[in-house]
Amino acid sequence: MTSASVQNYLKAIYTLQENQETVTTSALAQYLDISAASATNMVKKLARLKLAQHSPYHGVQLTARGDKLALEVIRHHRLVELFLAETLGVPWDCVHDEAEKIEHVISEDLEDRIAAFLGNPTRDPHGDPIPTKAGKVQHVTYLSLRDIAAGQTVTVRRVNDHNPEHLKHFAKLGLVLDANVAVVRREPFDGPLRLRTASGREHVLDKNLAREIWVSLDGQTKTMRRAK
Amino acid sequence: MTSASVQNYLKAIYTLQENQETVTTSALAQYLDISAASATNMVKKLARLKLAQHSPYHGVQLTARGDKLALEVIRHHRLVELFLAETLGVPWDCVHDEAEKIEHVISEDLEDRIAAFLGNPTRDPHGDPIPTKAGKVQHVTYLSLRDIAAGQTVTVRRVNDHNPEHLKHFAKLGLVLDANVAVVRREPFDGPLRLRTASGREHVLDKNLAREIWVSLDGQTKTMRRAK
DNA sequence: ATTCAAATTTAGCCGAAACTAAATTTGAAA
DNA sequence: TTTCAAATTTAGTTTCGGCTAAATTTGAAT
Repeated sequence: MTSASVQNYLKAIYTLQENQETVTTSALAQYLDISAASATNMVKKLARLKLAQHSPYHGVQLTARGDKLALEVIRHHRLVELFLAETLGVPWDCVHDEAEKIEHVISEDLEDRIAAFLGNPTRDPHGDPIPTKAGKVQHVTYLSLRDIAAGQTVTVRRVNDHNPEHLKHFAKLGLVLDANVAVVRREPFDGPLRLRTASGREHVLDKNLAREIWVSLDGQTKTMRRAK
Repeated sequence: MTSASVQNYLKAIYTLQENQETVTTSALAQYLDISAASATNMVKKLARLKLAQHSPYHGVQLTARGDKLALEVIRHHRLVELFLAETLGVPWDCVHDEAEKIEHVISEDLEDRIAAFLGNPTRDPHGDPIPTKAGKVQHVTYLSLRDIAAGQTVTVRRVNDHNPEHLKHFAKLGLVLDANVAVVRREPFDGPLRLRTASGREHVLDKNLAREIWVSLDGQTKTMRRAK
């Protein structure tokens, strides 16, 4: 029905809309690494298809239909990511690019089979929520590791999957999903963080990288036990 | 590197070359359900890419490079078919269409993982050989069920996968891979066949459908045992 | 040898989706 | 209020892979 290109634009607009109400042409162009003119053209096409609303010179917004479609593509993407990681052991930093292509070519039937096979999961390998078939997303907001105070112990809940090199690095440091991490110290003048991971080893992490890692504070049980 | 279109043409030419040395433009056009003009254009492109040799007005032939590439695509296709059938239970008559799309988007790494996961199989769900990574195909010629004499007992070794409706029908009759089938009787004047399948039930099969099923005669052990 | 229908190729067009360069609009600063 | 740089859109091009219609080639039948 809709082309892979249209699907990619919908996904991009959806993603950018999570931060801003309305998405500018240039933001879209930058995100997809295409020219602004191309973005404008496609936005006009999406408007023609009633998948988005275009206010010339001011930005785009997905319509209800566009939103639904974007979520379907995202569901495909995240299910495929998890499937590749779980069944075939495709490494963390590779599943994204692989899924980026496969998401456009699987049938609804195959989607259903993958979801059933995985036990209808709700999170992909990077901790991103997998929308339901009906288009519901379980939104949870975590804290950025960048903002965690020294002394805190946290659990990794989500990792930004946009840069495979970063992902590979995180995996090497043991900063994987559900990992327990202690922020040992924060270097002065808003410097890098010192972390201790499950392995007991200490690592230094740049603050810009820390921004890509989302965590939850470790429960009171643990803190209280330590306090005693 | 090469587009999905180019890959499909290579696959088609390869397949048609199994019957004829050199493939005509119209055979290609008919097989791919496109116009003859489109076929000519692509054939010229393949020649430019050194993937095929074009003798204008007389036909195409794959070069060594074209052959290699075609086999890579076919390997992708058949591995994906088997993977979908084995791990996700995608039915016999659906795997082909699904694989037709996926074959173009999986990386070499994913191909390797799928092959390893399946234990480096040599046959797809329809009995077609899976080319090795090096491009070797294990060619085995079977007998067509259409040519089997009454009284013979045979084993299904390969089933033409080009028509999903036919495949669905075959599955319903129990004419699946490795099934044992007895040709009970052949109706006069080159008519349909009467078969008994594993279930013990008897079925009538049109001779044109029988042509799509390839079998091997059941071993002498069995025949001799019966003879005693 | 000629003819002619069928097969094939050529010529030219279309829609997608990218691009660059030029024109236009916007909105913040003067 | 005017100005002007940045953002956006428009105009026009390109590549890919289809298409139809017209021209050409082939080879079998006369």
